[in-house]
Amino acid sequence: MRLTMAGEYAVRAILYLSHKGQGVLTSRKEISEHCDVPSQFLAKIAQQLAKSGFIEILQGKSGGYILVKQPQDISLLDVIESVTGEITLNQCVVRPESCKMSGECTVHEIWVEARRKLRSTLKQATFEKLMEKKVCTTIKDNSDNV
Amino acid sequence: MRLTMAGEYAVRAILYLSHKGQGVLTSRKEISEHCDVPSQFLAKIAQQLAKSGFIEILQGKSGGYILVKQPQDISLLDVIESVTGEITLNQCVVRPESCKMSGECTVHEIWVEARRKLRSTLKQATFEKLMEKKVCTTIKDNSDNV
DNA sequence: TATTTATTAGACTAAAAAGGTCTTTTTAAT
DNA sequence: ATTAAAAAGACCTTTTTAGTCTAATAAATA
Ligand code: SF4
Ligand code: SF4
Repeated sequence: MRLTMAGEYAVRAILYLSHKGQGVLTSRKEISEHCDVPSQFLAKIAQQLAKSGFIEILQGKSGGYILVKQPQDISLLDVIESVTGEITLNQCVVRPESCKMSGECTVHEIWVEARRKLRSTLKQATFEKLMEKKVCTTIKDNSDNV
Repeated sequence: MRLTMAGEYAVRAILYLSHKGQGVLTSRKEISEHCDVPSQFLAKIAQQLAKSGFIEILQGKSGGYILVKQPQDISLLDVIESVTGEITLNQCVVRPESCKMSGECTVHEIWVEARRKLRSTLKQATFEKLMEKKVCTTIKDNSDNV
């Protein structure tokens, strides 16, 4: 029961872009190096983030990524579910028809509630709040970092 | 981010045994059929449940499983983590050394908190509480069930 | 305009995890 | 001794994860 690397990397990238500010162009290479994310893998993840409308991708020489939403309008939940799919905890929560007991199952109800709480916690964590401390801007040891 | 089938099956089995009551011997076949769990797979899961001290396994003809703990002393969390390992949500939560930012990462703190809440919810759900409705005793349509 | 450098899109791959099954051995009731 | 149930562990298939590679495209610049 854990987040995938793709999800973790997506969060790092969006947080890095949040620090840069909305509308600022940042190269994939820069994000990749500072956030310790494999560059090509980031390219795949970025495509999904673009589809979901978090970033815009600029092609060509001196291309890169631009945050299009405001950090306060993006939550941890949004980013994670964008790349890993909905957090379900148990399949019967989103597909009650997958288990014939779901209608009268107390365990089912626990899962529904646990999922609601978890998603709520992650939904309340906006990237504006997450920026309070500097994070992922110096994942690599850049002692000469400005 | 979801429970494995092994985890789900373990919960069904323990709940079934809870309905039978502590100390009552039940064959693997019976649990397997009523809870819709592959019999051989249940055998593997049961071994782990026995190691963790939830059940006792009786071998030989007319062998089976016996719940050794009281339902009120077993939580959903206990059973799930017994077969799937600790719920971590993000690896940095249990292994802060896996990411050098963990010490000053706001995202890390969200994960720690989210995990604490999730585990708490599952810890509070004891099998005594879960027995309130009849569950998993009739997963298969046994209209002639006593 | 040609070159260079950046990204895209999708095929491809290796490794791990999930979800079981099969076989042999052991155990205990009859 | 026979029979039926579980143990233990090897084995297997499929899915997911975590990427990489390559060809095509796009844009800045020499
Ligand atoms: S038994 Fe209950 S918790 Fe398990 S899959 Fe069915 S409805 Fe969900
Ligand atoms: S960046 Fe933060 S949340 Fe992500 S792995 Fe590191 S400490 Fe954990």
